[in-house]
Amino acid sequence: MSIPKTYQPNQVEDKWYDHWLKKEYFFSKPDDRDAFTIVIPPPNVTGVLHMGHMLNNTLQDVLIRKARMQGFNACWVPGTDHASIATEAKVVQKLSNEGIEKKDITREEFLSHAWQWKEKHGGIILEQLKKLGASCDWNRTKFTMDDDMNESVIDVFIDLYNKGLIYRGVRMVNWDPSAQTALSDEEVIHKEVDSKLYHISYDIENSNEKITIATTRPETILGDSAICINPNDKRFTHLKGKRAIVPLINRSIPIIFDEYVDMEFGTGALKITPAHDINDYEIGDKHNLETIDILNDDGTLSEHAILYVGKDRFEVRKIIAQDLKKENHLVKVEEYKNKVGFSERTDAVIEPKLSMQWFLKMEELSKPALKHVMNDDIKFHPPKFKNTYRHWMENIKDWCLSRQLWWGQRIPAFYYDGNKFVIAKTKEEALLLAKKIKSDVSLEDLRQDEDVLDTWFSSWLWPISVFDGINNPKNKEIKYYYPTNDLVTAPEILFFWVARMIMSGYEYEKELPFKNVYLTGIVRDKIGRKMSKSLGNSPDPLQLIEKYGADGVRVGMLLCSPAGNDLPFDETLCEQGRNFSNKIWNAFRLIKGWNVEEISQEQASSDAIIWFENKLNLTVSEINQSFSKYRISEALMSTYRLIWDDFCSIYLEIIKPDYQKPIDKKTYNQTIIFLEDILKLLHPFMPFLTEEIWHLIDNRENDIIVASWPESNTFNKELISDFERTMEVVSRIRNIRKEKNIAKKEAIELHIIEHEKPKNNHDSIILKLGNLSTLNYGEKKIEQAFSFMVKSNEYFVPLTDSFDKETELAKLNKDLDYTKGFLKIVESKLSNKKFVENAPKNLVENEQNKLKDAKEKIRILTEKITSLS
RNA sequence: GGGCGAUUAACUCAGUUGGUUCAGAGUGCCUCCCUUACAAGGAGGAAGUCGGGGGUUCGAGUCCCUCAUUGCCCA
Repeated sequence: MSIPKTYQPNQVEDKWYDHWLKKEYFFSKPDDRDAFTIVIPPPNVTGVLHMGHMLNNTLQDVLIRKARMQGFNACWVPGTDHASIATEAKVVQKLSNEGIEKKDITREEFLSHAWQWKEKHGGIILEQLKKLGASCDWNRTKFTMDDDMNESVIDVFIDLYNKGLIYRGVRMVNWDPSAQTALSDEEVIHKEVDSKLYHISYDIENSNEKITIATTRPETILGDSAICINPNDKRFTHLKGKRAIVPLINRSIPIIFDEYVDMEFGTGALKITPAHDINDYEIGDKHNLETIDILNDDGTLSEHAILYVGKDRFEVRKIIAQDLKKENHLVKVEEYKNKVGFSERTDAVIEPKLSMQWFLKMEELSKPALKHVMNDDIKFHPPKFKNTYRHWMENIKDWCLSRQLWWGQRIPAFYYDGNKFVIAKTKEEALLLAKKIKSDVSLEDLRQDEDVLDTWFSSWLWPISVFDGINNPKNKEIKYYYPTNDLVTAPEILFFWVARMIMSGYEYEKELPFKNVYLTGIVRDKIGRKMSKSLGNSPDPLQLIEKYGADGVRVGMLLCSPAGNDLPFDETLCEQGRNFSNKIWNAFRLIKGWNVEEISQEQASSDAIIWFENKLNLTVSEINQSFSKYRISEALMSTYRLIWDDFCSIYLEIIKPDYQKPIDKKTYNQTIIFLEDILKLLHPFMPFLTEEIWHLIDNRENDIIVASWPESNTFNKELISDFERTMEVVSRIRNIRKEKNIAKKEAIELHIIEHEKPKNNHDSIILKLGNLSTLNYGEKKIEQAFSFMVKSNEYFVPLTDSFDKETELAKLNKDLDYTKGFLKIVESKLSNKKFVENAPKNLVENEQNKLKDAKEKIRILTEKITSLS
């Protein structure tokens, strides 16, 4: 059989993925085993796979594959969310390109376009995940607007309303005039911008005096309903009870006093515009001021502004400045830096706006969600995010649920008689409810709320609703799969999503939704920028997979991404992953190429087997520990080093027969067992490669994807450390070869004076790896030999021709100096009474051993030097 | 402005309750080698005042204070 020299991922990946699908390994249904569940953070239907998804889903796949091998009933539920704002924006754009404006079509027509769009694009990202190897149970694929999911959302809304937790109210919301919808605080991005601070003077009524205020938004003076002054500000005390006149429109407004005003800022006088500033709104509320909303939903000025009606807010800002100047009300204009909110989705400047919205009371819901994270019932990895989480939960505000959009679950509120309403699942049910209040209401009188619910109001139910736990509480599936085990997501949505899932979990299942939350970092480019489509700095994941193989990319992503830390992505990481694939591939090629015969086993092979077995067991326990702490990159690194260093560089080099010589059956069989074990350990990280080699080892029916995870058996620590010593000897011999230019093929002699005998002797390995002709123990120092020490044992390589006394002496002296310095430190430690008295016993003992060893070493070195010179 | 982190080799990061030769790993870099599994490889090597300063302690990368730089969240 001819095996290619390098691993060819593109030829095997699809084959195995199809095979796994065919064998239904990803498929899960409740049975006697324990469940291990992960629900995917549903990607946005508008999205295509980006590097963040790659990282996030690789992690989930690693966790679920390991659980599957450990014998759990592994269930990874995939799906997408409907992303109201983003999707609606895309559909509006698409229609607009086709010459159709949203305002010209009906809601039903629009939704039919949106669904068409979803059918066409919504599945792309899930197909891409398959290329990565994601072992999701595709039969369970969910979409947040599936019928049963919709029903869950609506039922929950109704339930929370009936519990008195949902209310309708006028609030200052973040208004996106471009999308024409309210946004949550989290969807607003504050950026520092260069603006201008306009100083505007108002006449005082019945007086020649003026009062000057400063504002960055001069157009809003048209909505002013007061001027506010700090009562402690002596400059203005005489204005108590007076009124000011708003310039240009000559409206009379009161001058009020409130300690809220910062005397240092601007002029010390603050204009109050309750309809257009959140702080002003609160003051307005407190002082019973009039609220004048001067803006239309699209950001143009309304009739209430009196002037500039129909013109855009930014245009008006320019014009009004000129007009104020003309009328001598503009005192001065300063350059000024301030923070302005922008819409995350449309980048429009957010307008604080009063509007009627639906809210969910958060105070009670948030309490268990805070408690169970702080007490580690739900563990965050890394735990540093608990702080941020607590801070947010302790300052939580009510959740604005409504969005002025069409794409999403329509709010089940039905109005009659103007603003009276009932909450019901259908119009018919609403009619029954309404009739109880007003008997002559008819179906035609009922008008459903135009708005839809925030997308997060769907996704906060995700771990429950994917198992139909809302519509059918206590059904078999929810009972079996819930609570889920791990959630892997980004810290950016810790509040948006994670916190709210925890709330809904306790509200509807009386239990946590997941036990562990693994927070990934943000994938950044080399210069630290977040990867994004708009910057064009993200590589195409599918091209990466094409180039390095899915396994290579998976390893590349994981190697340098400890939990919670950003990952500055570099393609060389994938290259490292690919090289690793190749390394294993070639180890397999080597083994597969051997002729196996019934010959006796060499001592070196037998020693190597004993050592590797111990080392393997040690590493398995390390890997398991890393996994249990969610240190995935650490688990991968342990696996990587086990395979590359221990298995390939050491173990295989020891047992490798000479060229064209056969290997003994015993060693070969054991080597295959080892290879299979390390492939299993590697499978969660590199599923395709391991499955391919697994089947090339042996033509078999069973697959590695469902093989059992290697057990971590006991291991002999001393044997492992004695072996390390052996390898140090080997390395010193190699060093001498290198320094003296002695070819590896040329056999050399080694003499040993053993002052300290290790329990586990690995001379056979030193012989083989060092390519020694003889290995002699003795008591006498060898003259004219290169020498070195490992611990207190002396080693000599006699080489008369190239031996240079001076160089050798210099080396010995250097070693001696170092050891003397080391001894001094140890001695000073031990002569310190306080140390000897206070430090733990074993530590002091250790220092004493160090002292003894150092003294011995100095003795030997001195002897050597004298004998040489 | 408020809160929470971070700062360890050229890069990305480990480093557990302060204590074994604790200053580490991977990558990169340098030297030598196309040797018969793998040059996508092998053998070897150099590299850090643990951000600065102070303190506690017998002992500090680890604890405390302070300054600097930087990131995130909130206003």
